[in-house]
Amino acid sequence: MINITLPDGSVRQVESGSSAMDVAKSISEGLARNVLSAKVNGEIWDADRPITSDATLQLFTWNDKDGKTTFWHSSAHLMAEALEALYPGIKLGIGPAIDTGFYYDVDAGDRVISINDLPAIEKKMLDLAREKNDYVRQEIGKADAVAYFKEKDDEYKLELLEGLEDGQITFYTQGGFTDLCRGPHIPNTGFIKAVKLMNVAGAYWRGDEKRQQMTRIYGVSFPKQKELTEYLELLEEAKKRDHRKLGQELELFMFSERVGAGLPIWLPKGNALRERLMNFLREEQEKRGYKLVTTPHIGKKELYVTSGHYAKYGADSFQPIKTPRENEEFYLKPMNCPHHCEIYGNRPHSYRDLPLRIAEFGTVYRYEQSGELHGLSRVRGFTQDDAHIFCTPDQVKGEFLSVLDLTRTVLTKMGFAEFTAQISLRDPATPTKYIGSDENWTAAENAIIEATQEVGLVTTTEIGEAAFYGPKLDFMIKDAIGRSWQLGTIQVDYNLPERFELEYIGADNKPHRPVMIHRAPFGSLERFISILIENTAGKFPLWLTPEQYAILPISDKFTGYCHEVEAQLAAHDIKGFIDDRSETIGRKIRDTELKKIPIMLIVGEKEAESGEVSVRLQGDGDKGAMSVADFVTYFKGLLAAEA
RNA sequence: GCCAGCAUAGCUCAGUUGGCCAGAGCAGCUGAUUUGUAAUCAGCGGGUCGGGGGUUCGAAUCCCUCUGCUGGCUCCA
Repeated sequence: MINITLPDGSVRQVESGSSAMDVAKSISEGLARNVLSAKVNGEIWDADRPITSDATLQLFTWNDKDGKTTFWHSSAHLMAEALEALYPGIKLGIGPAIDTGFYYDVDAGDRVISINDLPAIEKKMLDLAREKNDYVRQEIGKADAVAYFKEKDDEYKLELLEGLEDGQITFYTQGGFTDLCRGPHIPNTGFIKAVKLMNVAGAYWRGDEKRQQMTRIYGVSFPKQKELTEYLELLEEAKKRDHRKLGQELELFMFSERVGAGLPIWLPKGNALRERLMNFLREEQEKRGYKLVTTPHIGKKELYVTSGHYAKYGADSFQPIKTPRENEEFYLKPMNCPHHCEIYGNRPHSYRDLPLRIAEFGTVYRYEQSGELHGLSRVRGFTQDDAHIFCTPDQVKGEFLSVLDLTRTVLTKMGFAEFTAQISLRDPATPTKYIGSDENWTAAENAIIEATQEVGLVTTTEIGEAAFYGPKLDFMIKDAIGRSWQLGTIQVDYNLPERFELEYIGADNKPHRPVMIHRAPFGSLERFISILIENTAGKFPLWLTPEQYAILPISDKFTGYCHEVEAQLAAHDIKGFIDDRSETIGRKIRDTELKKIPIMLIVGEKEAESGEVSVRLQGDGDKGAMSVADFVTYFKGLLAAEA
């Protein structure tokens, strides 16, 4: 008998050679039916693999992330089996589970697998799933494994085998398909009840663009048909919220082939939104001691040689602009920090001046590969909510606290109540990768950790993810339909102050190197607004929306009164317009609703006589008539409720 | 940049295997209507079918190429 310790601390005695599945059965039949894999002594195992010594055991079902991973990985094998059946001789690369499903990289030779072929593959997968074939684990010697794939003439698997040690190689077989695989897998293919292959894409073998391009087939699968249906509905919902679609419909921004790909053009309404956003940020930053600056959109090559960006990115940037006579080279600025370093260096600084916080809504230009461009989230020209803080090493923590406070204030106001962050630290194993003194790094890393703890921010920590010039913190938010987005960052930088030879005179009357902190809580306005559009589905909060109200006259007899109302509202900084078209009121309401304008003020004979407006809220119907003065109060109440 | 796919009126889309003057709805314009809480009616205009080249008696439809877009890959100061 062996002792199995469950996560709740309870211990079960079972016969040696029992599997996780056997233990599950001893708990309940229902549980056993749902077990997909298990963690045995910290390793993820097949649920039916025999356990032969005392062990800790955690069972995974569909509700566990690890359970899903196992399920999807097994689905990838099922897809490979279907592909072998439909495309004899097809060669297989790797087929892992990913966050939302799985993929398999395949080399179909001369045959092209396109999106039109996916339904047939899906059907084959479901046929094979119904056979309820067990996934069978087999330990195999390296020589035998190599022989197997030589026979199959699959050079990809052979290459993978090269990297594996003899004695640690396992094969998994289900039905007529055998694959090199570490496992684990679900008990049998019958668990897979619903499959949807999403798309195909090119992917380089081992992510190396110099190597063979394979066809990657993406799919997702579920243990119940209903879950697939729900997943597809979520995708539909995401499609409805797509910022590219809403941006066009709400006339926020556009792109032009003639202006160039990846260069967003802000239309009046989108620009109004942007301005409101910037004004809000400006105020919040001013409260926290930032000084706003404006710097040019280009800078001489020497600037970027000094900063080091030329050496690293020069060849992959927009190529330089040259002056016609002198042939001087200028680059479009890809970031604002070198300009800001020059501002710092403009005059000597005392430790008493610090921290110096220089902020700019700086528009930068970066060459992104054409295939990478995507709406507002990935562009070639964008405006950062950038700032650089120059401070002494012992001010780093205080500055982090201040930036965290700013970020929290701002995100809360935008309707993102919850945000998390990733702390990226250096890898102690490779100290030579990093610039800056060891004690500065340690101090900065501790400052970040302490600051996030003090404000109760939920964080994950990644060792080795720091930039060579300093540790950093990245913000993450979750949107209304549960998707995670990465926003801006705070990065400590020991490199640029060094390169620009920035100094301050300390209390000891000696020169010292300041620490530089880059921070952009949103990252870029473009990307942030894309997230905001998708989060709100285009229904922006009242304080931010470009058009807060529409006045809808019942007939054009009342347009004079409408203009009076408009003027009164403008005096209170309430912005909107009059729909004076010769249309029925029903039509005007419908059009206004579709434009997602939050407030409709309906004005007819009654209102014109009594000096009132009838208020209707978007998506919420008639709120009754009130005087214009009362409406202003009502409006301010709505604004206050948002804060 | 690479792989797969897409590009028809301002928008959303129809246009069988190449074959009469390329269509619809919405939007727009003109006129009528003066309207009470999600679409008033009528008429009209609008497209070198993304650009260029080719095959063909004939191309929106087939081929090449460029541009842009979509989904991935690679990259991201």
